[in-house]
Amino acid sequence: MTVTIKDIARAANVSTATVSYVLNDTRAVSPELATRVRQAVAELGYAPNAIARSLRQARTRTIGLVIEDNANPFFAEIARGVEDEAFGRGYSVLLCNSNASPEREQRYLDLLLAKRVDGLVFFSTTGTVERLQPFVVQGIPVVAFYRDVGELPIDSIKVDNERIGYTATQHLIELGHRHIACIRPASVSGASARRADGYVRAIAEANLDQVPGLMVRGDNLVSGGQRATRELLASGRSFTAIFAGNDGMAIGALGALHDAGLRVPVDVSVVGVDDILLASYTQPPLTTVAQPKQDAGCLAVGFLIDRIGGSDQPPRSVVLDTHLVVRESTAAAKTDGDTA
Amino acid sequence: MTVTIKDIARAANVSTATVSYVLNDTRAVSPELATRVRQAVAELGYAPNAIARSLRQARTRTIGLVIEDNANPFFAEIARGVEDEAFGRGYSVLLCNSNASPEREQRYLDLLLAKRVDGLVFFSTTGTVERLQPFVVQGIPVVAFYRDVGELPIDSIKVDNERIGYTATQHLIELGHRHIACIRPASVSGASARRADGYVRAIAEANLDQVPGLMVRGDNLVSGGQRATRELLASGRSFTAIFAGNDGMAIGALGALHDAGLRVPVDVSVVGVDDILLASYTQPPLTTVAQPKQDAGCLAVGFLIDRIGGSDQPPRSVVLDTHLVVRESTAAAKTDGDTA
DNA sequence: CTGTTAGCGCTTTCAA
DNA sequence: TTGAAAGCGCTAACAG
Repeated sequence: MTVTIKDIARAANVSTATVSYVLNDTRAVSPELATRVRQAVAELGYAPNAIARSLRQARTRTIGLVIEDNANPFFAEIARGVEDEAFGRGYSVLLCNSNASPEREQRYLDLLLAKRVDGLVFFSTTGTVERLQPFVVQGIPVVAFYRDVGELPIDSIKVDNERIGYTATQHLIELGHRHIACIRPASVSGASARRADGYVRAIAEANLDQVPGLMVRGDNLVSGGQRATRELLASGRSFTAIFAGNDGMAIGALGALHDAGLRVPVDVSVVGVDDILLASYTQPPLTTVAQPKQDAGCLAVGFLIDRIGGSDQPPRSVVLDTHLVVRESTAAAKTDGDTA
Repeated sequence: MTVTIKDIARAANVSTATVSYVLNDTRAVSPELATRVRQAVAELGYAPNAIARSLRQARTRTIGLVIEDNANPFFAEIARGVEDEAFGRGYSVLLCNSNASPEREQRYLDLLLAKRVDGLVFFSTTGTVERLQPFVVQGIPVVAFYRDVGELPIDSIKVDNERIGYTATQHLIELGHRHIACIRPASVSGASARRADGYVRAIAEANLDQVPGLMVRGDNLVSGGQRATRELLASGRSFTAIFAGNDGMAIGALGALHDAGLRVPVDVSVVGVDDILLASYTQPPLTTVAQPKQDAGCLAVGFLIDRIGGSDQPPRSVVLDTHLVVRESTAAAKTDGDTA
């Protein structure tokens, strides 16, 4: 049915070994034979079987990418970086959405192990990285994002979430805001919760009142930011600024504020985190704490391929640069008191 | 090094065949042996090698997804649908961004062919589908999106782009707009260009003036919509509404209009196409012509798996439902004349 | 109910 | 410079 290396060998009247050597340019072959082989390949429309190749070489030139949801702009941009770098280096990527479900995440990990990926870029949804043990055992390189890898000898890429929260809140404080709300992610697990810690520290350092009711939970999505903001508004507590744990929730906040007849930034300032592509196009353009996303994806793949290539240095842990991007959703607090 | 089925067989004191049968539940095995096998599997931490399996079975349980750019929300949502459905049916997906480059697209097609995917979901960037021939020859099912597949016996999923353009424009006309601009995609290739045709037809049927200068080119991105709108504004031509060929460009238009001090929809109405997730959260929420995206992805995978399963019915061509979603970016034209 | 074994398509050692 | 052949890990006849 499908044409194999044997067919080519027969047609070109050479051994299968020679065909392989010609195709992969892995041993000197006389021009005549090479020509005959290439001709046969063209005539028969031969397409090499990467599966057989992988079995033999014990290497698939495929990496796994486990994220929460590729439709989330944040992950989408990271995925883009991963795919791009992988492609450039001759690897393809298996897209795995864990959908924030530990079971689904586990099923994907098992799958990737079975499919013998050469490496793994991993965003944990459980918060733990223990399930990576089998990869370590098999010697499959892993780069873990945003997680403490503990004893596990794997590379990791992180951001300083506490610092992010602090930076964002500090920015608002410098603008003169004294009543700052915080929409924090619902998940209690490490990573994003620490953004709220940074918020708390900034508030404390500025000797502002810690108003418990001003810290509400979102769910990382636009709708969650919207809901949380309505809650805040309904609570009757006054505030002139909102720090949202990510851009999605910040965009939701923008919408809810607008619906409530409040102007951003005149009445309320809003700052987000991530700097997703859309942040510059919201109304008004969103002030946010940017973190590299596509670059982070590239970096991860670079790490992976280093190790696939045999690099045996000790585990690296990179902390990504983050910086405040001031756009138009934040402004000086009005001096005549709170509006909301 | 890595533990294979042989190791399990030895440890459980059975044949490799029995191990295989137990693991795949593909032949009755006595409880005792089955238990011994499972125990050995657990003890040795055996992970089946899907590569070997694929080679033997000539089936990879992997499908290829070729799109332009997974960071584009439109494609992201489709990819989500594809991944989700595939996962649910036991398939994994190789993510391939053609990056709108014909060369890159071709390289990915070759790769997918070599990696022996069981099926392919394909968004062509070249506009042609001829390069799918090898898949057809190999009997690998393909679902082509938004393209005329000509003689090729493959399934296709489309939308009526002319109708989309007509619907959007008609909506504006019904609101009393008489001077309607159109931001059309830069690509001349079939698909999206037809949206402009629908615009032209609606204008013609309403006996409105066809003003050449009111049709400008964007590039499908937010920045393109922004640029195009500025152009429109700078041209000095009057218009009270904009039909943008997709939501990205519509969002760009929203931004540019705001920057110019124009209010949407009071001064200018804007309508987009696609209904990406963010469309409901723009300021104001965007009126748009929706097309199913995640569902389209599911559908495509369904088609694929039908054929992988051996279904041999004639090629199907589905036209997706599209419908106008009226939000707040469109309103009745002011009767006192044009603003812009 | 169980085992033996051929062979999927390729790469690569070994020998010529 | 070339070829023969082993074997990657698994499945599925086939035989018992």
